[in-house]
Amino acid sequence: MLRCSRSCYRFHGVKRLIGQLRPLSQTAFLKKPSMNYYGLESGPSNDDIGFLKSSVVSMAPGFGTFDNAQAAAQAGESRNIMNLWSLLEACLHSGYMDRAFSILRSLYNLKSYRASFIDDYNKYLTKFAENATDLKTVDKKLFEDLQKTFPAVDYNDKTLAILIHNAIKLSDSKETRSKHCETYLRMAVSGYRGILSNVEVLTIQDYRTLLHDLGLIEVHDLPAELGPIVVASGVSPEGTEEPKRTAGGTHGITGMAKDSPEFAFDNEIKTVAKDAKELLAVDTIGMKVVRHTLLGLSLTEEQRKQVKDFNFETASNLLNFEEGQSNIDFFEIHRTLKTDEERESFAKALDEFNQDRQHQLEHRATDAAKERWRHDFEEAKARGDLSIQKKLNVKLWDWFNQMLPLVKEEVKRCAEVANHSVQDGSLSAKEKKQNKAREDYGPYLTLVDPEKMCVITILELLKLNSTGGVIEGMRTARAVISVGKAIEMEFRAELLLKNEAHVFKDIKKNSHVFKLLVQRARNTFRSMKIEESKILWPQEARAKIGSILISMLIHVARVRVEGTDPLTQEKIQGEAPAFSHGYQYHNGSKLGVLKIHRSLVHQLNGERLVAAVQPQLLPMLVKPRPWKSWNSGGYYYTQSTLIRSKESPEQVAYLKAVSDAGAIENVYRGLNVLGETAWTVNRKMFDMMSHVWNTGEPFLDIPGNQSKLVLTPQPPRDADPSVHRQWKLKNKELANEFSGGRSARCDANYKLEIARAFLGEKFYFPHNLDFRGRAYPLSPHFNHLGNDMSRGLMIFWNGKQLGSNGLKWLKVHLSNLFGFDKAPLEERIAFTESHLEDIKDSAEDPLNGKGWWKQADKPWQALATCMELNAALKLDNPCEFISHIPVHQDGTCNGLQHYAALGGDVEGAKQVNLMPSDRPQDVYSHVAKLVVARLEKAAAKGDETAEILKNKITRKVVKQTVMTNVYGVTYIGATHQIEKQLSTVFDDYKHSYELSKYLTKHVFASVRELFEGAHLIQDWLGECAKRISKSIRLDIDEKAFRNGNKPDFMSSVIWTTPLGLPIVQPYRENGKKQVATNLQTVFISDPFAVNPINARRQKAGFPPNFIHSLDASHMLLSALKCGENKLDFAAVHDSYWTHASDIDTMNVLLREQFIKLHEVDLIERLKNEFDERYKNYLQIIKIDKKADVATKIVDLRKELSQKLGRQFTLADEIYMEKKRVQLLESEDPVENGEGAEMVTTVSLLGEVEDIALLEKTSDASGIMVLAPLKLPQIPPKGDFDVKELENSKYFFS
Amino acid sequence: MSLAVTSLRELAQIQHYYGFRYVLNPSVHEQIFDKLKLSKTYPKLDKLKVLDLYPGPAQHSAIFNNRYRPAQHVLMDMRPDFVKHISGLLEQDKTDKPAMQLYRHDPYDWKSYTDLTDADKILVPPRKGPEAIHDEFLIMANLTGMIGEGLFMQWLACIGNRNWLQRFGRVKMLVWLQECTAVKLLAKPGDHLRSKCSLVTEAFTDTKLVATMSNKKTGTSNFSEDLMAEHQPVMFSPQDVWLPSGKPLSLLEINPRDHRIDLDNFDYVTKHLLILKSTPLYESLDSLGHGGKEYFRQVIKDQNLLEKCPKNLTLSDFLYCTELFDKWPFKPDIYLDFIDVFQDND
DNA sequence: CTCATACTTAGTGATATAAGTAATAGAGAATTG
DNA sequence: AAATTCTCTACCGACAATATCACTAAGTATTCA
Repeated sequence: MLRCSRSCYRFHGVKRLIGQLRPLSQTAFLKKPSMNYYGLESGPSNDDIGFLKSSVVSMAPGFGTFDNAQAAAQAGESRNIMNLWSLLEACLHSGYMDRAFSILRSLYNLKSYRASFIDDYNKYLTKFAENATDLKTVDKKLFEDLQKTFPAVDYNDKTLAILIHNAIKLSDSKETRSKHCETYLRMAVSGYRGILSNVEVLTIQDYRTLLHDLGLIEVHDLPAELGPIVVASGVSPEGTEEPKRTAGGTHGITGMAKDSPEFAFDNEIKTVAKDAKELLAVDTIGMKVVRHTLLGLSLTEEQRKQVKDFNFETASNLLNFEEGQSNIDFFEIHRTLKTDEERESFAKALDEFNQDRQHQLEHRATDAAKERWRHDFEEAKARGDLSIQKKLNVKLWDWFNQMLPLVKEEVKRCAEVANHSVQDGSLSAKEKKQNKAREDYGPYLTLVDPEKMCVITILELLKLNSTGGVIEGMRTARAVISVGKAIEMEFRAELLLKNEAHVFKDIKKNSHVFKLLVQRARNTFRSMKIEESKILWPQEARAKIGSILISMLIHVARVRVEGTDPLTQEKIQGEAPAFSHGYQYHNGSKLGVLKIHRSLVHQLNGERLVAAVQPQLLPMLVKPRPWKSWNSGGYYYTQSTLIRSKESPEQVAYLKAVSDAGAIENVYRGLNVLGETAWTVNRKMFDMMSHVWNTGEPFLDIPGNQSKLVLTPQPPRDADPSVHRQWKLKNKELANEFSGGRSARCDANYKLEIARAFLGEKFYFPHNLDFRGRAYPLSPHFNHLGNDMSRGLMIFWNGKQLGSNGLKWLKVHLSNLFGFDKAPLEERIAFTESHLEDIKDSAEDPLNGKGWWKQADKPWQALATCMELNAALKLDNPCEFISHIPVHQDGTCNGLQHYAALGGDVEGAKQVNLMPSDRPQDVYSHVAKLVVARLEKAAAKGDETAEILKNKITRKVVKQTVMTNVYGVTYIGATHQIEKQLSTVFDDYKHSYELSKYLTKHVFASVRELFEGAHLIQDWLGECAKRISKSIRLDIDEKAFRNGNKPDFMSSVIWTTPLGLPIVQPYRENGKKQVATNLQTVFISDPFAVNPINARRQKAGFPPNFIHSLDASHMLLSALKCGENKLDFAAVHDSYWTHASDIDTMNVLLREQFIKLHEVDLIERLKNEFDERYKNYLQIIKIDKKADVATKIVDLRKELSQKLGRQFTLADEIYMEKKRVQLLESEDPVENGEGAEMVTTVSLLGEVEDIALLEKTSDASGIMVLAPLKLPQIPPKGDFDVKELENSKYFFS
Repeated sequence: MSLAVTSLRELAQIQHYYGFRYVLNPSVHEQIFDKLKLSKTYPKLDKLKVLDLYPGPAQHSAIFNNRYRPAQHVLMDMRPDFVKHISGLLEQDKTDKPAMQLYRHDPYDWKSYTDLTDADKILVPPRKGPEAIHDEFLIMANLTGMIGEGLFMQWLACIGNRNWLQRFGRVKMLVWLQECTAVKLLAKPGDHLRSKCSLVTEAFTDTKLVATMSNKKTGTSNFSEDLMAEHQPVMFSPQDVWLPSGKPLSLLEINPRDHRIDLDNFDYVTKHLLILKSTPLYESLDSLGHGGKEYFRQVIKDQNLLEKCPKNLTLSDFLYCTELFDKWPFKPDIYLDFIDVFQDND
């Protein structure tokens, strides 16, 4: 096929070449890291698990929308652009084309974003074309826009795709269609594929037209995933065949090859499903197949009945939220199936079923809630029971119905304001103001169906009851933002669904296999779509729409209340708003509060919290979407990011850069392994807990059901002020306890409710990372990171035969859960074996028996393990038992393990089990021993304090301090910790505090002695962080100098983990501002603002964060390897879980990975990275006034000051130095020479051999000068060789 | 023999002032005492007991003592530098019956007072009825330091409660405060600084501005013209104040009133209404609790009152609202009006 | 018709709020004259 | 440039002050030469 180069075609005078639009590829801006950076590593090698590739990428400034080097300068613009983007998106979806266009103009004026402008314009064009009725309008519009309004911008392939789609849609004849399409195709910037890859623009029908009707493209031009679907329609346009089944149909889909499917295409469905409804409809055919498959399995009669009775075709059977109602127990089926073959086909059918349910779950949640309300209402109405004490759901339905018209009205008003169809003149000042505000929030409010907004608002507020320390209510700020966020989430999900509907609108999946194919294509598409969206609503917009909705709810929601007549003291019935906005004071600051009326709170306490569980963030019924990029992975319709960013655009920018460069694949892989671990609820445990719960009595960590908060009586008026104070304190304490208990009970309630919903289900936890790379499940409340109760409720879906080692490990596990975990394995096994009777008793009669399990450190998990063990031991051969319990292996003081490996401390390494030993070492006891030794020595010298303390030192006294030492606990903090321990022995606070101060010094010294190398490294890390966060970039913004000669420091500590994850410490001064909303102003931080560094936190945080980034890497590496070895793997940071039978394998793998991690000199590598990243940065140091350089610098400053005719500021100095460096780095030899000639205060200092010699400590008077940033030398390392770890069985145990 | 009045030179040697400032110009003090006409309140000076809190350099103490020769004059302070200074001062007084005595306790601590009057019985004021200002007991204090404002607010509450030293009767207090605090306390309806403490001051006390510092540049004060005209305070210059740097200060004369105000409800109503101090009552009343707007609109017949903003309300307006609030059948629980921002658990 | 000026408005910064400094005390940063 | 005072006190997950007024900059209307 002939393809014209695009330059030979003139499109309505748009003549610029794409080459001019993008004069340089992104990479051309990248500063190549200097040779020695590579040199040290001898170039990227195959051994690189991520670090090298990633660090090289993130080292180069100039990537992404957030340029490290220009952070300060662009901060304002960066924020601006985000707001504009989100507003543009909102306006387009709301159909405010004029406003959208004016936003485009603003965007166009932000030069630094010019490159991505066309994407924004395309969005606009898409919408414009949608509304156009003929081809010419669109062509003309495009021409005018690109020619006149935005002359510096050229179209791209997506623009062309839009035009093609439009041409196909609007052309009246085949000729025009063909002519236009051909023209557009020829204009392609990067070939046909470039245009055709825009699946979000072109529909399947479009592809078919291009391919079959017009014959303009070839099959290989199509995006890979769509190929088969598009082609299929050509092969058998009329085909509506049912897929073939293997004989007997018992094996469902297994007989079919996915690559050569027989497709069905429904030509009858021509109408475009405008909204997403169609996609949401339950896939009847698919469900039939699932049902068929299930019934084909060898089920028990009961199971068979369950499946038969189960209505696969209604969405109402999503999850089992109702008590008493029973879903199919899939786990039971899975467990009892006999053959692998059956299990496999069951797994497939279940997965297919769950694909649909997951989809529904993420989407239908709000509707489902509403339907429940309505259902209860109708039911009550039918019974004629709409009496005074309404059921909660009836009430909610009532509020919903009252709120809806208000919201609709408001949406209408917003639309009017946006369309300028309001006459200002006749309005009062207040209304004018309100309309002004509508301009701000209007675009956002019109995006989501008002019904949904109402439901969301109600649910959110109920969910937030008793949060934020408010006794009956919540913080307003939290409420408005939560509602806003929830609306945004809904919008995103709908948007995704709509787009999907657009692409697949022509397809009716009446064939099962075809459906699978579409499902696959759809998943790919979804990933692409999510990756594309970079826009988030500004916090401000969230708060605003949240407040609007909430104020409407406040307006309508009323409850029956009871009061007391002040005169007669009689009870009076009345009605009052359910919510009330007010304020409370805390330490003299006002806090906005949304109170919930007590009568409603009481009602809520009695309810099960079904309604409020956030449906978007439940565990998933299918494997999470694998992580593919920084914002694509996890749930299917709910966007989540790889990193839980702390409103730090810097973090995101670095992450994006390495993500786009494909440098963190191993991170994704590791996370995906975590996500692929299938879980189910331990039904026996659930029944137990549920029973305990329903009694309402406190039990272990489940608090009891407290009904009322009883305060102490007020002391007489004239009692001493101190008495009044005590009274107030006492009441606060009572209230605190009360609300703490309630929220704990509430939390437990959530857990149980979610567990109930997932009884018998197979589920997964999507994970993401905190900013240091540690992994967390996305779903709150119920996950394996939760408390003992959560963990006790969960088991692996897959079972594995124990084997003899597995049995042993199970015993060890139980021992560990009891806290008996410091002895050799044999002793732990013996411990368990000595309690076999107790175990049996606990397992068989947990509540009424002896209750041995309750004595465990982690009673719920212990009970679960007892049950497992008991069941296993009942078998003739316990080793054949199929076990589902996750067995834990915990690092012994994992932070110190990494520190010891880094510092090479031999004795330290031994104490944290990095070296083989026949007994596990206990570092806390060892430190205690060291402390005692010190005390004895001191006591021998006559130190009385030491004498008092020397036989009071136990493991417990030092434990917390040793542990927190890794986190950089301060002397004061440690003193408090130790005092807490000593206070049990010494009554007098003053005395015990004195002793603690003394003891703390010795504990610190002992830890330091044991981990000498590690501490030097800790210090070194701290010092580096301090210098970096007090360093100055050459191209620093002048605004940073607003307070005289002292700049705002802007550089955060940034490093790359071994897996390549770039880590940016987010600690900056908080830049919160007040934002006006409908209810009150809220104090929120602008997520795009770049504030000065908080040097203190940077420094304090770096050592622990660095270590955590290492343990996170270790975990992900181990996960990866376990995944490769087909182990089910889960982890809680430094506690790794797998099946009992796989523990041995896992232990080997995790030790290998630790060794691999530490074989490289990580500290040296870190220093190199720092040196490279902070090259040319300056720091302010104090040097001796009398030194030669000092005089020279002073003279130079004087000279320049005279030249300038004003004070020569630090900013000037930096500017000069920047010039010099620029000249030196220039390619032009002349400029180069100029640079070499140039004399600046910094260059003067450069002539000195060793600056450190001149540095002055505080005592002598000196002068402040700029010097190149220099990090301290790496401290010497001890002799420990990490290879010794290989055979250390107690490393993790 | 009269007590020596400390010179500025000596005081310059004291290092730490913790944000406290003292007028160190004898003539200013003389003017102040002239204006106060204390002998009217305390006709029997030989029975007068004086408690001098945070006396610091104690210049005013010496002047006061020389002038009135009270029966007892106790200085309470615990700041090391001042204790040293005062001890030195008292040592010069070689008479058998010392004119002043130092009580080394922290005036911030409630316990110091119970110790003073009950445990140690150093100074035991007689109990007097509510009919008149206590005529044998006077409290003087300097609360110009950082903790001063907070402490004073608590003392005000004590006047309302009739506890602390105010349980002995309506005890007059002469208190040095930062000027900005004094301004707030004396703010009238309409003043944008009108706040709960203005109302409390108005409700529980009859307070007069006795002296205030003149502005460095303008020579005038930060109090309103009206207020200056009403109180005619003694003006002193910034140079009369030690340390030389810091915020301006004023002296207030506080005369407790006899009152029968419903304290807790008054506290709740004022606290909440004054948050939205520029929002008309018909709106701001809603923040008092569920359905506040409806209730109050119903029971307040005076439309004018509803139109007013809290900052413009008079004390009696507030008392009226308090009364209505108390009669509200569905009023919220005023004893649950707090929040635990960080309910820490470990 | 343009320019200048008064007037409006949006945005920013400062200050007050409540009222035991939670039990404690020392280092290091920030402010200030 | 030195001295006093202010802040923070173990990491992460984590979860948040607000009303009002004075003042400034920018925009708008008005009016006048």
